[in-house]
Amino acid sequence: MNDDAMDLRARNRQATREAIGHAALRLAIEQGPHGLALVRVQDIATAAGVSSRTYNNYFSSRAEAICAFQADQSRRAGQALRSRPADEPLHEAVTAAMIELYTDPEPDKAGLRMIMQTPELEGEALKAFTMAEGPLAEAIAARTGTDPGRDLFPAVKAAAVAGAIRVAGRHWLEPGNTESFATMLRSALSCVLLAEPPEGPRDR
Amino acid sequence: MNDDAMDLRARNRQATREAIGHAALRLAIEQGPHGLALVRVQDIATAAGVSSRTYNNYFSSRAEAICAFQADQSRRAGQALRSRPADEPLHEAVTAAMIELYTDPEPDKAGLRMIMQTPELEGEALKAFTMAEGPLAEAIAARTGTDPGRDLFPAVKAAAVAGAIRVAGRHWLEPGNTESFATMLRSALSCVLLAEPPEGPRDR
DNA sequence: CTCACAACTTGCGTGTCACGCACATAGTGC
DNA sequence: GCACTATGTGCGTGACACGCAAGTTGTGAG
Repeated sequence: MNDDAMDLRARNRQATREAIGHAALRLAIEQGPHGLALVRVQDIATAAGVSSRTYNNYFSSRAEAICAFQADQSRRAGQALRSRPADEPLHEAVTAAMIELYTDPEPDKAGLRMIMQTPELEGEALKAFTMAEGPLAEAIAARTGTDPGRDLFPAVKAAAVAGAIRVAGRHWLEPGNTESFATMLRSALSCVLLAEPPEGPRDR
Repeated sequence: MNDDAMDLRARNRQATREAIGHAALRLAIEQGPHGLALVRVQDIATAAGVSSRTYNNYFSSRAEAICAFQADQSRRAGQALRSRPADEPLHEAVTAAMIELYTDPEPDKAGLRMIMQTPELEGEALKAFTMAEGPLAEAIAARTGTDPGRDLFPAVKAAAVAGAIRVAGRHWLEPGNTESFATMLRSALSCVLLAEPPEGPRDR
């Protein structure tokens, strides 16, 4: 994930991926949620400085390119949780990790609005947020000492957390909202994190 | 939702929608997850007894057609919860409602596997399961006396429930699993329903 | 009952798109 | 430096989503 950990090929690849994703999101924002069809693949590729064929080597749909940033961010959820101190209670660790991951820096409202409120992007946006579940589930399993293969708890909790983040984002985008995203996140996560992992034996 | 409540037009429309959706899912299952590209729109339309143009009047992508049944089922989640007795505790009501909705009849494993384990369908599948959230959130808000516009609790809880159902389905599909889907659902939902609403009125 | 209107289906045409293939170029490891 | 592999690019092809207009069927008013 750090540049130092990747060779030149991987760094270039990541750079063009981000360039294409950034160009796609920027052009989409310019056209607004109703003019998404006007954003041609050729435009995105040109704006990113690559050929349209190369664009297709990285993404198989416009939606995927536009949501790439959100997807990349979600992939880091597991690492974010693992970076919390091991003796921190689960709900505090998850809350702190997600706030750090999703509010550093504060999200771009225009971009998030484009992703979350454009019907054509709904599927990809859900995919992007859901990508946090796998890594998160593993990190939660490691922290709680549960077995992800046999116990539903880590995966269910991860899905609940990812869903809470999504709901927090939706409410944060609502007009007339003055709260910071961090506050919304804390509220949403508190609805989901009060249940503790099962202590004794449970059906698996 | 009952046929009696719809006029002829609406009934015909629902019938063709289901015919197209059923044909799409059936053909997709026949080709398997790796041969999805071989299922042509023309084939689906022909199998459903309509023109390919009509197919496009109902669905704007193959994925949407294939996942139509799952989407329709999710839309009924709110109604399922509302049909539970008002004095039942929230977690019992939700569990009973979801088990009734998703295990009557027991889901078709081939169909669910196609929908949940085919990468090209991932976005649509998530959309389909997520469609339960809106109606569910309203029903939960009504039951707990919370305001969906001000309080995050109903939406977060609905997202958590929808996520738990999805995770339960994923585990149910894993090879070597002998449990019934109802059992998986109960386990998954128990991980999510133990948290209580933050403050204010709730049922019971 | 009949007639006008609205909803729906269908065929056709068009602009995009995803992707296979082959070749050129750049990074990597010996 | 020299093969070797990964990646970028141009071209061609088949499929698809959707606008448009004409034909067909359900619906409701007079």
